[in-house]
Amino acid sequence: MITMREVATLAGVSITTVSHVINETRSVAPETKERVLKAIEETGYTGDAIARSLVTGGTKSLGLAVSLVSHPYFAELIAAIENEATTAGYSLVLIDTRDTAESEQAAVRMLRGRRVDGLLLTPSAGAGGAVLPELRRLGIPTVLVDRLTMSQDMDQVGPENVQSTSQLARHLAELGHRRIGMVTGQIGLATTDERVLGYRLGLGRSGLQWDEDLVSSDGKLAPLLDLESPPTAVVAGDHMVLTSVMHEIRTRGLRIGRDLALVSYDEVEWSELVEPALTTMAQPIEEIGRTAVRLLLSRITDPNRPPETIRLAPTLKHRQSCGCH
Amino acid sequence: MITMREVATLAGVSITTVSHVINETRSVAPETKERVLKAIEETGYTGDAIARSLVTGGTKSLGLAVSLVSHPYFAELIAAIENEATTAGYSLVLIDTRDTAESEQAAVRMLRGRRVDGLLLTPSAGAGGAVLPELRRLGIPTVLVDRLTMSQDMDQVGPENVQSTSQLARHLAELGHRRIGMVTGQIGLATTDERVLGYRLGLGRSGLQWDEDLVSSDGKLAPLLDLESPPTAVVAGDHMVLTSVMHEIRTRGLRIGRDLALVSYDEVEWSELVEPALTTMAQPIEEIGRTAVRLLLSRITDPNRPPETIRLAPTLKHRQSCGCH
DNA sequence: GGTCCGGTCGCAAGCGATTGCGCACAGGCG
DNA sequence: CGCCTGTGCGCAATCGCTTGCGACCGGACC
Repeated sequence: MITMREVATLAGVSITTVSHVINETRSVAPETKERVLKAIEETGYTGDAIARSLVTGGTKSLGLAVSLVSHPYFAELIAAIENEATTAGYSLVLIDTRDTAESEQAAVRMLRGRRVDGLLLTPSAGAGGAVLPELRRLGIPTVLVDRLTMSQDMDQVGPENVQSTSQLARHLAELGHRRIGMVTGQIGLATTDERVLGYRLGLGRSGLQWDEDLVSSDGKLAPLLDLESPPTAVVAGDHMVLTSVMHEIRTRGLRIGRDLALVSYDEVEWSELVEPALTTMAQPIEEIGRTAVRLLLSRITDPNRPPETIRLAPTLKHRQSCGCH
Repeated sequence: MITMREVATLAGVSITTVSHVINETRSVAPETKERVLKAIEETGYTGDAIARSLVTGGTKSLGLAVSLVSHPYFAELIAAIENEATTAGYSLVLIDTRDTAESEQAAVRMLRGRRVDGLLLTPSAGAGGAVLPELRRLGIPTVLVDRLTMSQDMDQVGPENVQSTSQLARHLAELGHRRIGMVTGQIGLATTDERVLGYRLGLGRSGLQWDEDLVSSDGKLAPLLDLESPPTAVVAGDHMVLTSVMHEIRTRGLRIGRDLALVSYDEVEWSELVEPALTTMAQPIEEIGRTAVRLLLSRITDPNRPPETIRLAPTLKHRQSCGCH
């Protein structure tokens, strides 16, 4: 490995000067600077982030602890985060929380050990119990992404779930549906809870009764369809649920939009490739990712800033699966 | 931050002993060990990977430089890689190569600076020119993933493209199609080139002529459809191309499987959700990821092992878009 | 009783960078 | 000609940990 010492020797200066040239942290005579730069060039010196971190305390890296199961949605989110982080000169350490409290704990510990400057986390259902308090106690700059907590004592960025889901439900009601079902995502996640809430809200605003039987929380549509008086319209709680629901519909040979109206949270790349095209609520993923990183960086800079909760509005992609033309 | 020194003080021993207890690198009296362990527990000591790395030389981390645009395919690949790496006690530093030679160069440099123990890379079209030689010269343990190079002087893992694409083309030919087109992925990528080769091979084996006009290399189906005598069947070169092709088909109101037979490389989550269901060639993504990490770890252990090239066979998901029932 | 030896542990030298402090030299001023 | 002020640079401590070397101690053996 090329060290600063070798560069210094080659340039005929001390490592102090080399360091200052590299970091531009004190003025160096133009001619000296030139020599150092040339020496760096010749040796192909890259610097040692490890050694630097040891003394500066910072690592210029962010930990990204997400649940990798979220599939395509996740891919976009990561891409957005990576982009913003790289632009700001930070690198990303990625780790899967596997959506269990223990893995999540381990993941965060590992990230701490790696001395990341900050943490982006999609908290698991059990995070509120162990991980979050620990992070708060240790004062580790953290931003919650996508899934938010009710307590507003941490920075967090995610989609606005209540109003948007309400909007989906109301749209179905306005089309005349009286029995509107919902297939929810994983129970316990803030995201799911909020969307269920939004669904109820939407029903209420439309003057409809909330009927417990019309909500399926295991991600399956079948139970609803098997009801004595099944729903005529359904809201899918997220992307994963949507594919499951679509499969069930296909298996039963139902015609979407006619036999059963369907709207879903989360836009998918195949929304317009199925017949009829899907009406979805598209999350501003890109923006969520960008905002999360910015929030984190600003927290790193100013640890005492009061925590912010940012909700970004999704946009309705109105197509035909709801029964409209 | 809790340091080893604090733990040592609390336990009434030297940091040397604490270190040895933690790493189990020399025998320590049971009673002493007990005290140290307790002190670690009490302080919540996590260790400092940075400091450790500085002295040991290794970082227990792998660099993952991929092109994040590859979307869902990419998500699965990363998940597989992350899983295997974490299991082996390594963490992942993720960075986007943006599929340009310069970004890729920068990404790799940055990873080098971070002192990752090894590198997983999906080489861009221009990688052979700059990045790969540099990596080879510096002797940095590297494994190429997904996109392979012709020269077999580096470890690499990817799908078998030629035979499998040939199989797709032949299947169409066996169904009676005489004019079989192909919409390819990005030209210049090894993956694309190999699949085109496979397509030609398939045609040849089926006694069909290779017709340049029947190959569209800008990812669009339209040019083929606008031909005087358009193809009656089409092979989509990858996942991205597939969605583009599907959109075009949908726009034109063509009936897949009847007006135009369609087969595609890459399995997608919505293969069975469109009508008719898609016949695809599914890559063993999970296995590719796992194998890549294993190969990398073994290279880190033994830098002098001769390079290996591993091709994993994809599996045909035979459905109805090809015209079969 | 002296020597040897196995079992336990601590000292201190790094790893490669950053950075406070201080020295050397030169020019300007009285 | 002495003094002061800048400018340009180097010395050495430090970050938290690993590890070669050696100190110390009690029991076994001759």
